[in-house]
Amino acid sequence: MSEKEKNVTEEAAQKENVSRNFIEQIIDQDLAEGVYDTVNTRFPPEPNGYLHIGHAKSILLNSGLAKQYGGKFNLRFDDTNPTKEKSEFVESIKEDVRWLGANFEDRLFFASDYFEQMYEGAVKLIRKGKAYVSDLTAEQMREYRGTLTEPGKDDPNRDRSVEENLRLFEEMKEGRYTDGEKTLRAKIDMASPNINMRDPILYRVAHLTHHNTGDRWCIYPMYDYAHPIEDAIEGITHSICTLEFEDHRPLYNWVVEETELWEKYPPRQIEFAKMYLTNVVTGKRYIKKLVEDGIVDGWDDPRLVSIAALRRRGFTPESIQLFVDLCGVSKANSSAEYSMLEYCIREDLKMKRARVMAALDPVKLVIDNYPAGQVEMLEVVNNPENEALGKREVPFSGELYIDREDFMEEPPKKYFRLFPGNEVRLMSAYFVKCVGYEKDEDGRVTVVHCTYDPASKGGNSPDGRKVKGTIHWVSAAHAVKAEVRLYENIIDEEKGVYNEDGSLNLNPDSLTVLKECYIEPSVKAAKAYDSFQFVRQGFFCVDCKDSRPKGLVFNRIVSLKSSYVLPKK
RNA sequence: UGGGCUAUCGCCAAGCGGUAAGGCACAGGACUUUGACUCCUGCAUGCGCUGGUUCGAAUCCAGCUAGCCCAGCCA
Repeated sequence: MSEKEKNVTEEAAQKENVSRNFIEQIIDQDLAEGVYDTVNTRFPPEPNGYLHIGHAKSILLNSGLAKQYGGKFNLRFDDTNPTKEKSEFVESIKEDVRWLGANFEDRLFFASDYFEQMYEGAVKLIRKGKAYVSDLTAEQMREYRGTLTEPGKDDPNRDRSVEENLRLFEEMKEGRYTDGEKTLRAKIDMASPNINMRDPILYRVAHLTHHNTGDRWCIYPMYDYAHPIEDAIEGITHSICTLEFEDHRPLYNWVVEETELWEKYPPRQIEFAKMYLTNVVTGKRYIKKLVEDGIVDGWDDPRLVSIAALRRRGFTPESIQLFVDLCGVSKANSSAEYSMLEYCIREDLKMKRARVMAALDPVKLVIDNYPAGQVEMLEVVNNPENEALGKREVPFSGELYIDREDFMEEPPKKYFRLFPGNEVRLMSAYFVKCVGYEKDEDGRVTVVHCTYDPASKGGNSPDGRKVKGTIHWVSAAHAVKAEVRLYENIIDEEKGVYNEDGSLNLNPDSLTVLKECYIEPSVKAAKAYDSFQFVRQGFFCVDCKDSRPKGLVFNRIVSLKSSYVLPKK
């Protein structure tokens, strides 16, 4: 067997090993049985808020399935209730879906564009004797519905004639009734153990201006009636939604069958479990309060997990795709740990980004024997694991900044950074040996003095001498001064998300702003969303809101892992 | 006390009657011009519980238990 053939079989074997999730299994079977000959999916958000990481799973699952099976993926706004919807949200949702890489091409739809067909469908139901106009008030409706354990009672208007229903429904549409005065109900079964089947409301009267249809309508379809029709009209094959709609499936199917609005095939609803992240805030009310209280600076504050926040923080679409893939799809309620997301962004960025040096908590390091005024340009590899990223020149001089953590007057055991008498490597530069230090009256170290070994240029000594520590540095005279924001979880993880009174358990130290950081000059021209690895520290991204060419602001996306913990002072 | 769904490692998750994949996390070790990365190693005699069927059960059956969802003119 040739090397190539071997690779091919190995690849095939690997593919077989990748198990299919339960939705793929259903689709495979549908395709095999000829129920469908393609796979069309959709992401159907109501434009009433911003998308968050939980939505990413649905978006990527739906678009991924269509792509995988060679079908179409639609973005459709489920805008059937004007009280909650705004154009502002359709714009942000479009942007987020695009950014995630879910390709809906030109298939951007609105449920409200189908209002006419939905209306006709309702007329058809009335004619078939499957729907009737009800005079019940909301309160009466509740009473007639029964409870979880008791069956409901028939609506007094349940047996109205087709003619009367037709006339009344027409009048509803014409605006002859006030909000709540009349509804159109499906005639199914008031005794059904499934409450959704107890003559659900199909249409309500609401004199409201719709973001898309304006004042054209004063009756609006309910989700349970509208959604199956939307799917049918668009030729959706697999209508994927979350678990709480499982009980609605019989009604979904009822509407599909009774309205007969599908062309090639009736859509099929499949439910999966939402994905949650542990110790994260997604509730609209809570985020609104955080914004109002000034604890976060908006819906895209990097400590939040809205798509906009993740983007601003420096997460990539690829990292979120990876996360979704890693989490899998099932019907078991679950909550992923944040460490999984962190793994994904590190994994995505580690090969793609330049690794540069930055002193976030700077302390001056003076090389006593370095020729005064001399500056050397050192050639440094951008990413040792990815040669394609090339090289850059970094200025080196006798006056540098290093991170405060990299020097200790009295080091504990196993500390192999700088301390009096110890020699370390300045990454990509020289070996330096600590010969002294200065402190201010508060006992705070102000300057570390070293001597360097000119023979160790590049970071190795020709005599084979080894050092245990390698630290990063920036040339004081050349460094770019920047602000760096460090983030921790906004929730106090020890205590969980909520207090007993329902308020959020906030971590008071979720944001640390470092105003005076020094970064090597190669980042000088960095633009919004550009990201880097700051060597030995983490991945950082230029803030899209607050960064300026003359005043760069970086967000820490994620720290690097570390198996060394600095002892507490 | 109605109906629907779920239960496999700390967290996700395969498994579909033939003797518990994988990833994250974690812990050791090797390597190291990032205490990173990478690479090794370890990590469920056990699949919510109890019975049953079977040569054989996480998988089938019965009965329990626990959790989630449903009584909007929200989606």
